[in-house]
Amino acid sequence: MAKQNHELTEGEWAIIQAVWAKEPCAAPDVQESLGAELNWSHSTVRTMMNRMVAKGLLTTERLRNLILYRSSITRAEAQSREVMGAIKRAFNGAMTPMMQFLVDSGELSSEQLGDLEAMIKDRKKKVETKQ
Amino acid sequence: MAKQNHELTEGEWAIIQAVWAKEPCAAPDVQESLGAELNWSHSTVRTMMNRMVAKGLLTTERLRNLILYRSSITRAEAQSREVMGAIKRAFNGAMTPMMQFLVDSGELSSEQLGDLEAMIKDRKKKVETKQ
DNA sequence: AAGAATACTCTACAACTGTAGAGATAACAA
DNA sequence: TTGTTATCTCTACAGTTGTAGAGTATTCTT
Repeated sequence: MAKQNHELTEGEWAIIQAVWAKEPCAAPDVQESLGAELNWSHSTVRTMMNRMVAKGLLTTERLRNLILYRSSITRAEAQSREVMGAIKRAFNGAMTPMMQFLVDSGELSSEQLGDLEAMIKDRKKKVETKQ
Repeated sequence: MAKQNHELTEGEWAIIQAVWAKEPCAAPDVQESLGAELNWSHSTVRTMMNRMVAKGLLTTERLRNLILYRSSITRAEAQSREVMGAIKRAFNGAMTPMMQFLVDSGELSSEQLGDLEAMIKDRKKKVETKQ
């Protein structure tokens, strides 16, 4: 029934990415996956994961003494929450100013701008033919 | 000395926007400004603002029994933190995939896409002539 | 100078997040 | 069967965020 649509925290992102990668998987798998970057103890991972179940981000299935976890939101959904949250907070909910900001941020190379332009052309076609 | 570069929380956004709007201003001004949306008590506002001073988001100047607050980061800086944080968490730090996501999100109308295209052309010119 | 109004301080608390030790269970190996 | 290993549970704690009551200080008014 996952009622909330909050963004994921940094820790939750780390975990759910590991889950997406090996789903369905057990907590020790996740711990191991994370081992590279973070170095959380088994109980830290477990605690986080159980809280995520409570929040509706993951689901569990019990097989004897093994608990399998699965994601219950897609990567796209999580990305959407993240981006929309940022837009809401920092740009009063308006998408174009955020795009403007990104374009002008100076972080994009000429090539990247070109790619982006192509994406937009593409998208425009789709939007126009659909309506 | 503001060491941290964290994103602002929802509450901090609300406050700093009020500050940006009337800077320099006193806490009761901010409280009043917020009154519309939020309905925080004077002490809530004060607590948040003082914490923001500690974090280096605001600065203060004391005039007799009056404390004036000023922002110490610009809107663009705050937006940048917000957006870069989202990119880091949700898109592994890569900007173009995030743009892609936005373009494909279906939230942009044909006109908006057109505008965006124009922005990009513009930006491309600048980038190319500069290098 | 007394009272009223305004501005500020201190302390506290609950929820959430990152963190993990210590103990309980179950399963397998010898 | 007993030790070992892998898995899971419980409880706890500190830091951050949103929240504010109650008290102190300062200033203005009459």
